[in-house]
Amino acid sequence: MGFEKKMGENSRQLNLDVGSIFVPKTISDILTEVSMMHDFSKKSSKLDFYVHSLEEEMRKVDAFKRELPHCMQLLRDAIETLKKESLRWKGREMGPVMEEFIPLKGDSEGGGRAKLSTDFSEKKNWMSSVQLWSTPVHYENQDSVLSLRSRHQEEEGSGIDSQFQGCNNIKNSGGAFLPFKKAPGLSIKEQKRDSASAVNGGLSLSIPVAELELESESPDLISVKEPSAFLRPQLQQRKQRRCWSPELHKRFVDALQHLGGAQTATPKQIRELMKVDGLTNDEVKSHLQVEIQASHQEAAKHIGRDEGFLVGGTRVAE
DNA sequence: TCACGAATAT
DNA sequence: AATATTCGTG
Repeated sequence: MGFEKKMGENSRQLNLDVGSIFVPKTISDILTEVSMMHDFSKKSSKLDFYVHSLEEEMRKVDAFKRELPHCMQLLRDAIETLKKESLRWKGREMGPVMEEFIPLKGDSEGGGRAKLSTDFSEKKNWMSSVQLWSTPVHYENQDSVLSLRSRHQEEEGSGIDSQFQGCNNIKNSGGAFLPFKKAPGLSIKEQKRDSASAVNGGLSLSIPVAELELESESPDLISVKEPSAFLRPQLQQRKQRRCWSPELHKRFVDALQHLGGAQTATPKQIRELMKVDGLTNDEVKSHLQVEIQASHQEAAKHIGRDEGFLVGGTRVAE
């Protein structure tokens, strides 16, 4: 697993996906921002918002905790820091407008310096987009998220991009914490077909029964009509494609979860847990393989792809 | 022989 | 893109 190595000690930033926009922020930025809020009563709710966002990310990353142990740790630390800070402001009344200086944890370290210089221009954008994500994000509503994103991209391309200066990494970071893709095979069409042919307690293995016996007649008889059989007599006919209906896939995922993730689960265990009649180890194995690949890809997104792992986002450590 | 994961084929 | 098959290993 190359991921742990890639994670390395260099990855110190995580993307904070608040709604459809990636906001490059460091924990220090957040603390600074909150320290500048005059309304004390809102400080902790702001912090809670960040905590909530990060917790949501953590839930997503959790699926890859094996590949991204460091990532998890960073998130934990960040959440803890913000929670503590939030606690400090809990219950305080809105006080006189006394600017309070909060010593920032990572402020004295060199790591953040270069970045901070650009942060002020970024802050404006980030402020202007607050409205977008102060409302809960409904991840299932992919369309609106996507259209939001593309609208911004259009604006970017059409010259209003001064507004987006300094946010290039928004573009580049391409979805590190995007909501997971909808599981394949959930189209209405498929659901219809599935429910139509649903048997076996809602599960549909969807293997057409026809043609299963094609080769059954006298294997020793080499027929000219059956050139493929002649050319490769000992190769078995290709199996019917297993159709992984949504229901079937759900069972699969449940089994995976029960077994502790795609990394630890073994095809046989999964098949046994799924308790689906006629499902073979190989089929599960095959399915598991794409699952693992997907999780690797997903995990890879959580690691900075940019050189030096500066993916822009929340600096949660160092 | 079997189960497995990775690579490759369809 | 999704599934099946092959291949090398333990």
